[in-house]
Amino acid sequence: MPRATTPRRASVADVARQAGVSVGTVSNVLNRPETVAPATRARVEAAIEELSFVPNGLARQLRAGTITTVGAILLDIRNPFFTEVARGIEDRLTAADHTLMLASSDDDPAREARYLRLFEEKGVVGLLVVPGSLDVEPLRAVQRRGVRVVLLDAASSSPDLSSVSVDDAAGGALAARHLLELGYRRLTFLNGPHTIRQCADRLRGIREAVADEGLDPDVVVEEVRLTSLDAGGGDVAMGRLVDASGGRPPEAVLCVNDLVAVGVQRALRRLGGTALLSRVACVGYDDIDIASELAMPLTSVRQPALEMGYRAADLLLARGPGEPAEHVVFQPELVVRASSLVPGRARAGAGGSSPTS
Amino acid sequence: MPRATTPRRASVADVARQAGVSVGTVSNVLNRPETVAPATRARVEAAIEELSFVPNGLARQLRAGTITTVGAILLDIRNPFFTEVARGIEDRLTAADHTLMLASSDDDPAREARYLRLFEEKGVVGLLVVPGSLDVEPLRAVQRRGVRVVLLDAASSSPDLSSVSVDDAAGGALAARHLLELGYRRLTFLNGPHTIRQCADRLRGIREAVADEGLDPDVVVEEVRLTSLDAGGGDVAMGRLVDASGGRPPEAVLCVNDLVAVGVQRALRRLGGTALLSRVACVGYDDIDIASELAMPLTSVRQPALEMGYRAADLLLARGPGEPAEHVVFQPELVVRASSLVPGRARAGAGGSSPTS
DNA sequence: ATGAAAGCGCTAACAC
DNA sequence: GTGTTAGCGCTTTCAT
Repeated sequence: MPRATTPRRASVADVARQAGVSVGTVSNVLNRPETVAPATRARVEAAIEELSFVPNGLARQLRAGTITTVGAILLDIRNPFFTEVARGIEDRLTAADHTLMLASSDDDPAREARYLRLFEEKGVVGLLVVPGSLDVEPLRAVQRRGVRVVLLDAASSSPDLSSVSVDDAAGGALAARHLLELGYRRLTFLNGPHTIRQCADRLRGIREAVADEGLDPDVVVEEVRLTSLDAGGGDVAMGRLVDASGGRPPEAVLCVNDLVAVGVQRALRRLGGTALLSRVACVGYDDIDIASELAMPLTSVRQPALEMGYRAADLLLARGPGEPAEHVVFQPELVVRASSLVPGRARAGAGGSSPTS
Repeated sequence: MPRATTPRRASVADVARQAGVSVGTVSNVLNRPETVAPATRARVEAAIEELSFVPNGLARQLRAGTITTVGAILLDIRNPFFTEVARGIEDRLTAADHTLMLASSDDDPAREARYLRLFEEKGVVGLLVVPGSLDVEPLRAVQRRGVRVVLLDAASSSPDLSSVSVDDAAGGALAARHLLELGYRRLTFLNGPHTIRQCADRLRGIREAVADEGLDPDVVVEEVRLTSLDAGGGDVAMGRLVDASGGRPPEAVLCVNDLVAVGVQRALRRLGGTALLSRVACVGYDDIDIASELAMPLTSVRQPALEMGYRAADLLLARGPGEPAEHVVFQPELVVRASSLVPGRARAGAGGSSPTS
């Protein structure tokens, strides 16, 4: 195991010796240069240069206790939605002269726990996390120890944790209503594990929209649980569905995110060419940048990724240790494109009234 | 400025007091549990639980000097190519029980410098960086101070810095030769700043391929310098080109990455619909996941992103402080799709002989 | 098996 | 203006 012992680096003591001053003076040059006589300051700076001295941030932080680093734990760094969120976070943080360190949990609770601990040990001032598992207890524990925590893309189950999220039930309902209005009476939902709250909520929204229409969700909605929420996962799942259907694949598919939808399209094209692809109505989620650029432009539920990140960082920065938690909820929006509009199908209008939830 | 003073957390001393033992024993429970009598160990563990004590990683590292954190500074976290690289890094690191902290420089030298320093101060064992500016001197300085550095996606200009890269000149040549074989005698290259080595090299490769064909690069190759290397940048640049051309847009376009190519397609479609879009031959770079899924499937130069990240992390972990630098160079590969094959154009075969460089 | 004490590199009083 | 010194939270000899 290639652990490493940091080699000996120059320290304030070395610099002090080299410059013929005391460590206190070196520290002053570093932190309050104006209090040091120009001549000595010059000597110290020369010594710093000479030894290529870089202050040890750990020691400094250990002593001074001031920090400007924020950690973020995202679900999947390869999902453009999350990188867009990260960008929003960075924008806000940079404006406040803080810096962001990123990690990707891949919905693996062990990884999430590891990064949680790592960031806490590294002494971040706060943590932005998109929780994969439902268990927020470790997060509350971290917060109790003085690390500011903001939940991202997850309405906080425990109200003492601040959060920024999108109304996922509304989003699911938006997507379902769209397909129902187009006349579909059987909806296949390619979902993720219900331990991810977004997944559970979107399903709920879908079922509610169906019920609102006077239909029986148990009959109308078929849920398929994927384990990997990316193009590969969508591809495999759709492949199985087509195989199992004896040539009659689902007519209308809802996907828990756009990556999965891309996979669905890939599978359809592979198995039945453009003919098959254009015969199934498909709705994605997130409205990632390239959704409109696809061979089959993707109808999708838009979430304001950038704003979400920005706002989350905002909450984190604004929040003093003892203050009450805040919750920001954005509303999703349906963007209709070709993928849901099968040629020859009646079209009843794309929009929709306001959501139930 | 919402800097923060870390609130008081439980320390080993607190735990020791609570358990009625000495700090040394607490430390032993933490690091060498087997040397502690079961009874006392239980008491200490209870106290840890009680106080919800989390060891301060900074202090630990300060004292012990062992670290398992690696930092990576990428150019653009929104570019799927880089996130794929990051994934490769993580895979390798996780296998070695190390953890990755990510940052995105956005080709801003100031940001790059900031993160460089931040990571060094936080005491990472090593740094993987995709350098934006050409100046590697700061990186060499960091390395001299004992932080292992591996350059990513950039053949090291200074040979004492290990590196993992792809032969970018070869990649540029591959793309150019493809278009030349299709009969184009005017190539427009949407490039980035030459301070990014990849950009300079790809241009060089393109020019060499043109020269090899007995043509004059100065006549054949037109370079357009973008500042933002994403879809937005490509869109704007192509828009300008079409505007300026008086209705005769470039026939053959090379893009410095796939995101730019997506932008190009977007602009073409907006300005002249599918007709215009299918009239210009376009080649991207990176072969990102969705390249094949686009409305106009993208011909692209493939780089083995995942392997690159994996290999880079490998180098970092393997490298002892004093050992000589290593350089790994991957070869790119051309993936031909519809975007470069304008209907009605003669096609001379897609492949190509081995590159010049 | 456990405790006492030194020290990692730095900052912040406080003295001179 | 500059030096001295205590101590941040932890690990690690070295005694006991």
